[in-house]
Amino acid sequence: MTDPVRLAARTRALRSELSDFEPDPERAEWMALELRGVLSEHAHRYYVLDDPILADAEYDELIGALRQIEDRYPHLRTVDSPTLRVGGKPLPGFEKVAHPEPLLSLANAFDEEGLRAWYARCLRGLGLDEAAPVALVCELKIDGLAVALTYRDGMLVRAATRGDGSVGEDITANVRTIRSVPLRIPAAGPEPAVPGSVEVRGEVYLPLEAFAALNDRLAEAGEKTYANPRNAAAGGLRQLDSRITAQRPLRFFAYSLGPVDGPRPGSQSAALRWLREVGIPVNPKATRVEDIEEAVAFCRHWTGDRDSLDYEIDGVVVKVDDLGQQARLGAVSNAPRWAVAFKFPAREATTRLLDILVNVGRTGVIKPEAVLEPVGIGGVTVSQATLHNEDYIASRDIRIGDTVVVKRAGDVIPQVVQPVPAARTGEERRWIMPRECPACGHPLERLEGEADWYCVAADCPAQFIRLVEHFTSRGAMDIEGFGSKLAVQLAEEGLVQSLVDLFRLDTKRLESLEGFAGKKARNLVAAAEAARHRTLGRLILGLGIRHVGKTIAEILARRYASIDAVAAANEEDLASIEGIGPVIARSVVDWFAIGDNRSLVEGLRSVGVNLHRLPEEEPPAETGGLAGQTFVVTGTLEGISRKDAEDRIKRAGGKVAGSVSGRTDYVVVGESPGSKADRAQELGIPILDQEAFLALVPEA
DNA sequence: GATCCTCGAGTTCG
DNA sequence: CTCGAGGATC
Repeated sequence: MTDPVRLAARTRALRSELSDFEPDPERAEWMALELRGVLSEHAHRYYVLDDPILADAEYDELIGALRQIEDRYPHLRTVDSPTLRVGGKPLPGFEKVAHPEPLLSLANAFDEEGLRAWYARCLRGLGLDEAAPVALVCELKIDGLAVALTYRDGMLVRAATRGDGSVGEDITANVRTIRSVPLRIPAAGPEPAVPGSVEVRGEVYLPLEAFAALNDRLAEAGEKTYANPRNAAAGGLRQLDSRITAQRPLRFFAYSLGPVDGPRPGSQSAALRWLREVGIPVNPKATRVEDIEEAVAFCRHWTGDRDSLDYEIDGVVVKVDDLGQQARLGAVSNAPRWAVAFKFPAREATTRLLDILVNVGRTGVIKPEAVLEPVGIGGVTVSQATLHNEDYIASRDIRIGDTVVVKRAGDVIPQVVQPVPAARTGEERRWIMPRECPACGHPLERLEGEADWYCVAADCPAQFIRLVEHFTSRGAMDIEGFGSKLAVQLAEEGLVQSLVDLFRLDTKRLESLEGFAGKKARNLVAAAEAARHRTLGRLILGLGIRHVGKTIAEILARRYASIDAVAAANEEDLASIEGIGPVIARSVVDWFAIGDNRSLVEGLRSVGVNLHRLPEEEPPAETGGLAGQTFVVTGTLEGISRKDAEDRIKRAGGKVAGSVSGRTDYVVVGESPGSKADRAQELGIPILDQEAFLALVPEA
């Protein structure tokens, strides 16, 4: 298309004309023509090239001007006018349309072996020997909705859903609202010539960002949210009122040509090139490869990298490139033999919700938890998932016995997304939040404005067990060999009734317990022994004071020389410390005001647990070193653990933060960094590699 | 009072 | 990793 400089000049001229535009029929006709031309180029830059030179608001302003002209002089409105994109009147229903050539489905391959087997079948079908290279095209399989667009004499005249492959629905009005779909493709010009009639096939999808925004909006309005972007795109396309469709920023990628009335490109790669040249968006990742090994590598790459995209993909489609070879291979039943869909392992599945249990956290927070019929998702078996809180369950109307959609959010954590109401039998039961603690029977409380219920009993056994787990955990006192099972066992046996008991464990008594054969008892006692000399920060963290995590515990340890000094501090002192406000100050004072907690501290003292600041916790030098500098570490560093790296920064007077922001001074990037490295680049924050970092923070 | 940033707490499976 | 809420800052 034209170069941006000329387009910008044309746009400026147009806008200044518009500012004092008195429409007379002749001027109006010219203006309409000019506006349409300019708008379609801007749309192309924005949606296809992804390189806009006009602000959205200015674009809308131009659209508004064109609409005014067309309203005034309706005869100037054309079928390709961008004003039609914003959506027309509701339709009574969708017309059925027969596809001139059916849209076939694809054979699937679920692993690399399946992909190679498909290739071998192609070679056999073509009468070629095993080692012969057959050029292929690899394309990302966008998880959206297949549609067929018909252009006649360069104009978009019809858009239809895939339907069952032979009959779909006419969604022309809705597809017109998708701005990346050109309403008109160049009819004149040297090459490429546009055939009299051409069908373009592709996928309509919703970008992930737009999906998240849409769901936020729906949730805020108290409406049902969509489980995934595909459903949201389908919901958008199937709106009878295309004005609603217009509010969803749907997008389109073409992937092939259907029937063509005229000359047809001789290969898949040439077809994609042609589509790009006439201004129809084609996924930029599509690549021609020379043999199956390259295709396998492509699939492998995107299996791992699919999250780097702004849209969902559920696999890779591999096609034989050459049209002649395609023709010779032909089709079986309803799938071509010359293409295959390499499917990624699903990250979403449906299963039955067998029951809902509740968990008690260290802080007394009560969390409902889904008991699921085990189901494989993305290579692991999921049988449990959190349901967060009462409102989460109620707002989604999740019932015991429901079939539910489960996915692995952020690639790891299973999440119950929504129920499938259509699968209900009537046997499902609504779940009611218990009013009493499942562990101790104490009535639960939910504070105004909070989402969670709490058990506030001081002696709740479940909370005590979680406290023991927390106290002994790696980040706190780090008593090796102490897991959650052991915490339950020792608490139930009565051996551990207070945190102090952890330091009074007796080898003999432990050995009398089940599962304590061999060295286990002695190891455990030794581990507790070693934990007596942990830092003050670790001890404060281990106590489990509300709002006091790792960072605040370290701040306290740097400010006060001992636990007694912390206990003696008043609210005002505490709140004056940077990073500590009224809420945390209050929480600390309240904790030490409780008699049992003071006894706990005395008990720990009596069994020889360190209660004083250790030399490495001394406040860092105010000047020199890295004083005042904030660091973020991402990726894996060689030969030095993340924790060691952070310790070194702190010892040199620097601060370590968890996420990259405008206040970050340096980002240390190791092997296979995450999104933090990207963000650093975006914000222009200096990046240190391993070498530069180690040079900056010499060994202590 | 609003906005940005940071921290705490809980999250599953092998 | 993600959510919600506390703290700092304007």
